[in-house]
Amino acid sequence: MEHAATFALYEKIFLVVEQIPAGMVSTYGDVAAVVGGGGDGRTVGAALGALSRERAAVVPWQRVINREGVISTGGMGQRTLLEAEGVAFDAQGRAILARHRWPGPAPEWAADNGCHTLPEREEGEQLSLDLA
DNA sequence: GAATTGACGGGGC
DNA sequence: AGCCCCGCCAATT
Repeated sequence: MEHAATFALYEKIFLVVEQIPAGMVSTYGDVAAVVGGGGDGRTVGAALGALSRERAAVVPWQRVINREGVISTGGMGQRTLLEAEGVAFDAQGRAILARHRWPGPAPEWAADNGCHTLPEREEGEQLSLDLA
């Protein structure tokens, strides 16, 4: 069996992803930053890819995309799932991160679960500029 | 145990 | 904005 440490890391990643509310999205890098523990964006991708079908029904994996707002899985109906939750995409097929990006967990939750919060973003001001 | 691959990101140009 | 290169971590061969 795999090492317990790796198993715990994956479980922690799943726990964080479950905190992303419907209608919002996050990036692999952001999730990794919240989880901490040495993992990075690729680690998050590996964890989500390892989700069993049953687990995928519980963990909202579709809400995690790359830093450009682009769907990495393509063809798994991820975009359709997100649009059903209210996430808007531009003409280039990128989710509008300025409007739907998850700001990270509440400081209280993070401290209570051994996770980190995300640094302040100040680029969410252009949220009503895109019409494309 | 080395090499390869991939649901990634940052920085430079 | 785009494009390219490099570092990063985990799984697989």
